[in-house]
Amino acid sequence: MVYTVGEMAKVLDVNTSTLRYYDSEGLLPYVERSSGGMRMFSEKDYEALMVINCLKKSGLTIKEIKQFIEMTEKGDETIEERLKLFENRRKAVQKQIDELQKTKKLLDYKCWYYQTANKAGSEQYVKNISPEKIPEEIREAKNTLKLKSV
Amino acid sequence: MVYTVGEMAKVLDVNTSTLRYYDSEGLLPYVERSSGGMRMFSEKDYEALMVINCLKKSGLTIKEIKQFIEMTEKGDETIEERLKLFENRRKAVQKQIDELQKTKKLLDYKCWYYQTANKAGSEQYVKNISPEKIPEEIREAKNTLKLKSV
DNA sequence: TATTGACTTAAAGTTAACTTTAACTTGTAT
DNA sequence: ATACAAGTTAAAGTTAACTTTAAGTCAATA
Repeated sequence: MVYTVGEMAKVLDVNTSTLRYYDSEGLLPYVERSSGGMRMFSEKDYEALMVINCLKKSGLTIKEIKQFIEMTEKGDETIEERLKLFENRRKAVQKQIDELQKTKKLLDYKCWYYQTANKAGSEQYVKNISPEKIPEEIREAKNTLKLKSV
Repeated sequence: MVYTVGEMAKVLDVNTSTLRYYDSEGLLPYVERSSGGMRMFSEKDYEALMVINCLKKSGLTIKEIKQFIEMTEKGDETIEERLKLFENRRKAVQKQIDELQKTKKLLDYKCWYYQTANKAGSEQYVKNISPEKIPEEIREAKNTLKLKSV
């Protein structure tokens, strides 16, 4: 199964120009060309793009991804280096998840805050609530974040 | 307790210019000034910056955060709107977390892949492993992602 | 075979979120 | 009183990751 740039772009839900940009940046060294010069994406290119996307989501820049692609081109001598890269990316993603979970805690608090304000019809009402009347898990979030008046 | 722009920047671990930029974009309407024109950040401004940071991490742009600040300035009539905003942000953050967990699955697979290649000394070895010899949870990740050759 | 939609490259343009610079003022420590 | 670190504004500069444009070529269909 081969894909044109337009077909591949549709599958991945990106702009065709994004794929050409990746190619021009050296991220897609294995994409073949038709006799007329058109890109022909294979199943392997699709899978490479999945990995590129994964590395991007993990926080790597295009340049850093290019360096990874260059490692794969060097073959077995870079296996350990690549292993370390992926282990670091895994750590980085776990960190991102932890950060987002903290962010969510504050959002939980804010949702409770505005739900309560909404029921009472005034923000002042929530601000005046005595701490012991705030639900346990909400109070906890508030304290963790050291919020007093927000 | 009041802070100069430099002190506040240190506490939040950001550049002073970032705080001035936020101010110039209308994100900090409550920051007072000394008689000489210097910004004096209060505890409330610190907490507002925590919320700004939270909204930023949830995926809002500076412009969108400004709109939220404008809502708070309008008072009680915008409580419901603000409640909806925070509920949407909470959903968005949960979505981000889910996405990152998928990303992590692929990284788990890649770590296993390169650990195995590293032990064997060759990538070809891992590519040739028959599916039933791949650990259950790793195989699962691989199939979910429809990877064959990566 | 002619049309037309999808492809090609190179180069310029876009956007958000800062960051830097320049010229000047404030406030604190000796 | 004076030095000087830290503050002020307005405006220009930076960066990454695309996206658009222009001018032309390829390939599938009527």
